[in-house]
Amino acid sequence: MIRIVITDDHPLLMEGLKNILAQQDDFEIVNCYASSSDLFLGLKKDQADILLLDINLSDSNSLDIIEELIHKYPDMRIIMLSVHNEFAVINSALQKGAYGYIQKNANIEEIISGIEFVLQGKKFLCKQTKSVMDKKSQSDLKVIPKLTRREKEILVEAASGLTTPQIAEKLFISPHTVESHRKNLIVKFKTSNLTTAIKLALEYGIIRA
Amino acid sequence: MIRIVITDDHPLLMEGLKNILAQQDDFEIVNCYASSSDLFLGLKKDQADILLLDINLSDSNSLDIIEELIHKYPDMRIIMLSVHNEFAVINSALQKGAYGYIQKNANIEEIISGIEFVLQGKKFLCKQTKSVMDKKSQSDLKVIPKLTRREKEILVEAASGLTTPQIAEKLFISPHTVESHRKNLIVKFKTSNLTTAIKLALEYGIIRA
DNA sequence: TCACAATTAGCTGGTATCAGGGATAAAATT
DNA sequence: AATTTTATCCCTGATACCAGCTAATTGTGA
Repeated sequence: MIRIVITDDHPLLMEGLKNILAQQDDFEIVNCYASSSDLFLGLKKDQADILLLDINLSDSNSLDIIEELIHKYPDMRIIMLSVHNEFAVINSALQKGAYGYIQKNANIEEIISGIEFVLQGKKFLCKQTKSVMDKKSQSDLKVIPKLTRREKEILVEAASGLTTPQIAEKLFISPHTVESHRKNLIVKFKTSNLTTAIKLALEYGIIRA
Repeated sequence: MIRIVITDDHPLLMEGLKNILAQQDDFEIVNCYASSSDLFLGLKKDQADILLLDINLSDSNSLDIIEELIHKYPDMRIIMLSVHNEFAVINSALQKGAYGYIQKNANIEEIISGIEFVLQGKKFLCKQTKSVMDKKSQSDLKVIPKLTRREKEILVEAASGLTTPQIAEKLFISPHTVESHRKNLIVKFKTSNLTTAIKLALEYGIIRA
């Protein structure tokens, strides 16, 4: 029996997944969690062969916990579930060690065959994800940039519509400092203005709307 | 029997919905569609009492087809399904005649009780949606602004990172004209800069990322 | 403790954006 | 046919943003 664990905070989708996977004789759904904290707790008791992991948990950015999961449970293979489909996100997930990437609007057959692929040690991408990876140069970003604490703060404030002087006032720092972070953000996102960087950060789930 | 039609382009979620609703004795799932065009075709043959309608169909903006649906099938009550939860979106849907608004990460019980509410002629909002409506002043926007063709074009180009002169060159118009549209957009979105307007438009599904 | 990263702050100069007006011709609606 | 909407263009002045540097403190990990 293939032990499967699902982590997603959408009950409806979870229900769909459970029903579909339960129809496969060799699949056993060990547990379902709605948050990363529950996932970590649960894994201590019941390990799994396959983890279906929502990339947009309200709990935490799933990209950040992939490495930790693999380190703790090296035999468990992770398949990411996502509504979005951005080159940098997919690439980051795979680089961090995920075995598969499936968009949530994928066909049912695709999901099952995806799990089987991954069990055989092959990496799997669903159809839509594949086409994104093929187009590739959509974005110049190969990997999601790593932001510092302060940079993320400035990005969030800027995304909420504040100007440089307003951000400076709010964070009790000089406008020049805000400008410095701003410039670093533009460089890290390889854009020519912060607006585009904000849009990317939203797409990539680095900041929330 | 209550006749239910589902329109959503996420097979997994559809599967979940079908399974949950099929467990109710008095519910009958007449048909499921993945696009608005299929929905319109299907309704010609089989009418329904309840329509569960995804707000983000790849096909079209569902907000725009609510009125048409109600006009053609005045007895059918529409419940919107959405991943997002913005005051202006919810309000717009309700004003256009939707009877319910349920977030896709809602509990299973909520969805069933939502349908029952709506059948009794009551409007229904899921828990998360309700809290958004209560907070209200999150955004000053009560309704999603109606944009002209040109305004939408300028917004899309600006969202892709182009500056005013670049947009002007691309669309073969004067930078002054672009500025005018820009100002109108800022007014319509009740923001102080276009960046925030772009963010709102992305959230509201007016433009795509 | 010794690099190295992160945070802070400053400078110049050029460009874009925003607020505030006003104006005209072509479509679309009524 | 008359009115409204849409799209086009222009102006000024203030402010914000971006590119390109430099550089002094904090921390923090090796």
